[in-house]
This record gives sequence, structure tokens and C-alpha cells, in this order.
Amino acid sequence: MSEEEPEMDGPEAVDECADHTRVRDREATRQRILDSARELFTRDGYAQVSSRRIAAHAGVNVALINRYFGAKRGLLAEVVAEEAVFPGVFEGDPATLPRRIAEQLVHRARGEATPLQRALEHSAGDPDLQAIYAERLESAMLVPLAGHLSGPDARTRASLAVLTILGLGTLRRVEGATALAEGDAGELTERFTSIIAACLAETVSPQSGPSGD
Amino acid sequence: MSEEEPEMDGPEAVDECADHTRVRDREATRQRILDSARELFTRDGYAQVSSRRIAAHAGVNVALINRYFGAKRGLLAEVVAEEAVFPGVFEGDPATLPRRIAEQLVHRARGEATPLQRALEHSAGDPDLQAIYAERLESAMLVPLAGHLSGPDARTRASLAVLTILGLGTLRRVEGATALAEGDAGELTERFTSIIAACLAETVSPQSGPSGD
DNA sequence: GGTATAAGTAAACGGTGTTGACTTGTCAAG
DNA sequence: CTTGACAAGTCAACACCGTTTACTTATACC
Repeated sequence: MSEEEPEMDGPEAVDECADHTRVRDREATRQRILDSARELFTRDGYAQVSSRRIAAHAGVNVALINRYFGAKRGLLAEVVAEEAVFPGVFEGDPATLPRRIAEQLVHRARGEATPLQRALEHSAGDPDLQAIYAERLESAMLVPLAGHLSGPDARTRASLAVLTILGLGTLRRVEGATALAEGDAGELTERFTSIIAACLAETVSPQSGPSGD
Repeated sequence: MSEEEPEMDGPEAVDECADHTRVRDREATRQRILDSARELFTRDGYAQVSSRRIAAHAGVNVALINRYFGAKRGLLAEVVAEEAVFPGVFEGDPATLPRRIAEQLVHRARGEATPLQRALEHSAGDPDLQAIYAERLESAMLVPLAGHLSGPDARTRASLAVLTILGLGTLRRVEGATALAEGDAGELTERFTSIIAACLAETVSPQSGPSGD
């Protein structure tokens, strides 16, 4: 019984006397829904937040969600579309790309991800969101990453790196924040760097389990 | 309009005249529910299968699910507990462990996972299942894997390998089966082997992004 | 000022997981 | 064989979900 009741008044008690010229403002209402959705999705995850709760938080009627966004799914799609995944990481010197990705991964492992990244981790499994998630993965990660790789099998190598990024999200979601948060950050960065480097390697030489099959 | 209607009679039309001695059999009913749940969860994923559908498929009343398993969640918990994740992979020569894991990963990448593994991939994001998933991850993967590692930071290194395994599941779930299925299986095995080896490496040497930060 | 139209609303629909009160079949004791 | 107790199974309801439809109401233009 603290400040966590979901039935709060709204982000701001809508003062209908502020401006007489516009009370019914489509764009403002839309934005209010979007802001509430982002806040609640970020805090609790997609499946945990009901349409009615979003509407109550935004101080609007439930039906407006479907009117403006088609369905609840459309709300998350719009929220997701706003945010960059790893801004600028995939651009730059390919030689130091693994290290840059690794640094982002360590940030995420230590809970310093953007709230929306966390929201997506919460929401990854929902099949309702698969199309949204797939599109985002493709356009924001696989394509730019593969585009900056030289050599053969760029797509496969990019997939392997993305796989690692996704795996960290899943591990954090399932195991909690403690999974890789302990230990030296520098060493973890080194580990991730070598892992990503292995993912992105142009050629792979047989290791540890030699040719004897 | 083929054979996919979910409203079929059940796994077998329950013939109440087969044996007059026992019509009300607690254990048989429980098992029937469990079998139906496994089949449907495997085929469609946890969230897509409703309690009522499971009950209808098993030919029992919905309330029995909660009577016998507490809640729908309990059904999945029991189904999951029955199945081994990677039988025997973590035991054996540590030197060839990365290759054994890699071979399992390639199997999974090519869609040859056990149906239950696929079901779990479908269902990973559901927070209702987080505790089940976490327990399974811990007892079936992290603990045995870390236990067979020598050297420092066994837990961290095991987490990194598990992270890769989980990432493949997420990638498959989001991107579909085509993600890593194309291409030469042998080469993919080599790639995964080197990645897992990087995850499990006892020590890590600075790579590619050198000391200049 | 009157009116078309968009913004916002209320109530319902079918669906979900879950629960409690109820019925009924089975088995053992009298 | 009858009777009772108890477990197995049933039914109807609860509260909630996402969504849709018909409706009211405020706004902006003529």
C-alpha cells in the first residue's frame, strides 16, 4: 500500500479550463494515450498493462485506443517505432565493432538499458507482438549490421551477433538483473567482445573439437 | 477447413462402457489432462491454448484443471518438468563441450528441436511462466554446465553460453525458422563452436579493439 | 444561429483464468 | 442390500480482458 496503485488520476489532472479554444484535441489525446502507454509498458511490460488501464491513466475512454491505434498492439508498435535500438553502434570502424557492441551489452547487463529496451524484454514472447518485434529486429539491427560487414555470409554473421544480443535480453528477463551484473565490468566487456568477434568472424577455423568429428 | 479444428472430440472418444469397474479415475483423468496440455502447448504455445480448450480436448471439465494443477501455469510446469533440455550434453570431455553444444544448437536452428523446446520458445515471454522458466534454466542448464567447468568465473561463463542458447530460441521465435536454417550445417556448427568456446573461455585476452580504449 | 462532423462515451460481445457450491458416482460399513 | 461418506466431476458465476457498435456531445464552419 504505497504509491503503486494503478488507479491514479492520470499523468496530469486534465484541467478543462486551461484553454477554452480547444478541449477536444485529437492530436493531444492521441499523444496522451501514447505517453501513458509508453510509461506503463516500460514499467510493467506489454501483457501486464490492460487497455483499460492505459485509458484510465491517460484520462480517456478505452474505445479511443482502438479508434486511434487500431488495437492495443498498434500502441506498442508506435511506441517501439519511436526509439532507436543501439544508436550509432553499427556504424563506424568495423574493426572495433565487436567492442562497441560489447559495451552496449554490458550496459544492458547491468540494468542501464533504456526503459523501452526493458519493456521489450518483458514483452518478447507475446505472439501478438511477433510481427512488430520481427520488423524492428530486421530494420534496426540485422540490416544495418549486415550492411556494415564485409566478407561472405554477412547475413548469417549478423544473425549470430543479434542472437547474442537477444539472448542477453532473455537471460535478464528470466534470471533477473543479477544474472551478469556482478563481476568486473571491464572483464565482462572483454568477454562480450570476444564473443561478438566470434559471431562476426569472416571465416571460422575448426576449434577444440578437431577434425576427427 | 481441414483437419485443424480445435473442437475435435478429444484424443480418443471416451468410451464409458469399456470397463465398468472404474469410470472415475483420478490418476487417469490427471494424466489425460496432462497429455492434452502437452500436445496443445507443443503445437500452439502456452498463451494460445486456453484452459477450456485443454479440457475439451481431454474430455473433462474445465474446473478439473485447477483442481488438479492449481492453475493453468501448473500444467505447463508439470509438462516442462518431464522433459530433459539437452540430454547428456553437459557431461563428458570439457574440451569438446563447445562442439557438442554447437551441434545441439544447429539442430535447433534447423527446426529439429524437440516439440517441447519449441513450445517453450513460443511461450518464453509470458511473465506468468517466468518462475517456471527460471527454475528450469537454473537446474537443467546453468547448474550442470557451471558444474562441469573448471577455472574461475564458472557461473559467468556458463551464463554466457546459456545466453547464446536462449538467443537462438528468441531469434527463431521472432524471425521464424528461416533465420539460420539456410547455409551449410557444417560451417554453422563451426561458427557455433567458436562462439560457445568464446563464451566458456577461462581467460579472455583483449581482442580487435585494443588497449587504446 | 444552425448544422455537419468529428471527438468522445457507454454498454455490450465473446473470450479468458479461476472459484465455490452443487451433483453424482464409488466404495465401505452396517 | 441399504445406507452413508467422500471423492470425482459438474455447473454457473466472477472479474477481467480486448474489441466493437450505437450513441451523445462538443466543435467549427456556413
